[in-house]
Amino acid sequence: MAIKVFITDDHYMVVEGIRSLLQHEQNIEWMGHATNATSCLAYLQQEQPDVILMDINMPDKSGIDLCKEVKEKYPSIRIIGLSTFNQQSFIQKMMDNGASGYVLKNATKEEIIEAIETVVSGGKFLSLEAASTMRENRNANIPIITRREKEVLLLIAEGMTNNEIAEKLFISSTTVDTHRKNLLAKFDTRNTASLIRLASQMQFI
Amino acid sequence: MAIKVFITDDHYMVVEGIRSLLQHEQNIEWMGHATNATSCLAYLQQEQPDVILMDINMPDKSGIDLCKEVKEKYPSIRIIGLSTFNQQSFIQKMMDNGASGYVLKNATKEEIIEAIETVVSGGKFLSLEAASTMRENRNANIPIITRREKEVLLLIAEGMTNNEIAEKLFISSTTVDTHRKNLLAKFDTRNTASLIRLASQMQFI
DNA sequence: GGAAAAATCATGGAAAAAGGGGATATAGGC
DNA sequence: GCCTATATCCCCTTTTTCCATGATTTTTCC
Repeated sequence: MAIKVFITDDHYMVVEGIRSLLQHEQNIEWMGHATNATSCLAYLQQEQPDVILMDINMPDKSGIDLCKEVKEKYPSIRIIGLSTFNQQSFIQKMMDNGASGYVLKNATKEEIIEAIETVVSGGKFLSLEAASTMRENRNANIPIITRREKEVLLLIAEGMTNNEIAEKLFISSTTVDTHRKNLLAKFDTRNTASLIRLASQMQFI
Repeated sequence: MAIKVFITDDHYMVVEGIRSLLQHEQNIEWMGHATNATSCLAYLQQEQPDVILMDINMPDKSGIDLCKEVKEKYPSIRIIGLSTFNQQSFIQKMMDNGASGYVLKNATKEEIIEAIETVVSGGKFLSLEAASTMRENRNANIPIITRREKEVLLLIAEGMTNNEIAEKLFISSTTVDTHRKNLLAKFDTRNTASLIRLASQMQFI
């Protein structure tokens, strides 16, 4: 029986590209596509594919959240993350949320088909490049920050001083200072500049 | 006579998608594709298309630089920028470097064809969304920074202090301070935190 | 060759952040 | 009820950045 494949990606060209790549495959059945998270969920209420190829960026919701939601409602559906970026933080989050694979948009036809077949048979699949990024950055892990720390981090990024942040949050500036020190420690940075750069790269900001 | 179209994009799926979209068009001739800047330039030495669809992100060179280079060598070729991002800074830079149009990767078949036809007849074409972004951000313009300022900016982002940067670049720390002040002024920011955030968002870092 | 832009250097003072100590209160999980 | 994580608060010192104001030398471009 052919593997039922559905795709959720807001980039029309990518959808068209994958459709064109897979349309002549005997053991793959093209189920259609959605261009946003909402219509993806709506489709799943009617029919369930075996595999969803899912972009990590969608207009209404991040693929990371959508992935979690789909896996909660339909645990048997395999999800393969699809992204332009070979960025460890995204890959990690997708896998944490139940994705079975991750391929980059520069993947070849063979790689996509292999990914689909692998996840259907219960395995995990990472693009060659994605896999090596994971290895490289295994130690460069993403810090876990608290709600308050994130709040302070955003205000720092907006250019506010400790005193201004303190006023805004109705707390003492020494408290803000403490949060700031904890942020520096968690991100393993020496000063504001590298803190903001890292936080920005890791999508905290 | 059919319009000769070439595409330079490192994302195989996008190339495949556009090929699939354009292959049945009567007045468009598919010339092929390159997956990086180097092979694009190599191809152009052999043959020149009328239009190049060019990704703004390439492994070896940014589309922004490649665009400039191609226009210098082959002024008659029209270039259409191709990007996932609807980011004003990219669009602006592509247009400054001689691009005739800019379409997002979620564009429809009709939009792409219209873009190609428009630029061939000498016009400019911006995706609907790209155009509105340009209008929105007309005032939020990207600062023009010098080579040295960019160098200093990157070192600041890495967490180095003025003294460390001074040592590294063999200049006085007061000079670094001056560059720093100019950066703050150009980005219209009050401190390092917002400078780095903005520079990061605008892809300087 | 001359104008403009970029890069260099400087002084002095105010403001802010970084680094190193602590301490208390409170909520949630086991 | 105890432990841990989180959030709150404080002091002191040193380092770094920010601000104002100025000037000289090199590059770049027309």
